[in-house]
Amino acid sequence: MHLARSFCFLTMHRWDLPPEEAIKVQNELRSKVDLKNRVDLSKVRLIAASDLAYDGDIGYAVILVYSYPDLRLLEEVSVKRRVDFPYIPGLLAFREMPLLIEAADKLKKKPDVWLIDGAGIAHPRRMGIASHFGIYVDAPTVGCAKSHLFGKFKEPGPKQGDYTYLYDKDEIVGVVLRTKDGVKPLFISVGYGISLDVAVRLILSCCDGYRLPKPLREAHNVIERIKREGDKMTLF
DNA sequence: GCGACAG
DNA sequence: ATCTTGTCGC
Repeated sequence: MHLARSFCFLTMHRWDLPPEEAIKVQNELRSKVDLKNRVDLSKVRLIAASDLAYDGDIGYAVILVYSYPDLRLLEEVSVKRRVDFPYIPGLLAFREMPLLIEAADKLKKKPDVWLIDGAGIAHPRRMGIASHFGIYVDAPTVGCAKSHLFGKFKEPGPKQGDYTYLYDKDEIVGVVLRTKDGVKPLFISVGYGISLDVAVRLILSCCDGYRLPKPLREAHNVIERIKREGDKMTLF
């Protein structure tokens, strides 16, 4: 893991780029997204999810690793670090990935699939944070956004499991998925190394009666607590 | 030119 | 994401 991080820091790119340069990087990374399905749901044993929270320019990130499909918490890592890149629609990875990378580096277990808050290829340049992070860790990722960023769609039916497709022109870039009866849908897209239908089945199998898949739900709860007790943590 | 715009 | 009171509904 440490070797992997050093390797990636040398080969990827810097994160403190001006927006115009960041967009160029995204366009260059576009060809590196693995769209082959590497995930056999019956072989998934470890599933990870992350979430971030902010206190001014201080950011916190947590990664939780769960067993699958029974969804028992197996590992938790968190980091605290100053964040300078602002939130810019389409450039979320440049704000959040340094935190995610640092947290991922502390992980002892190697997740089979990652659930990432935000978009995958349902992005203007097909390079949402889930895809960007997938390239970095070279592991399957699913983009799981709570609201819309990119793509045309029709509202899905009201029942749990109802869905419609997200389109860019004639191309399907994601699914608008009703994960719970009568609540706002989730915007699911392939991040890296997984097919859209497997991603959707995976998400649904993690939403035990709630709108958000359990790992993301609990990552959110944990990061809120960590931020409240942020004094007791050391900066990186 | 006018909206839309993950977290 | 964060700010931030009351309020509608199961």
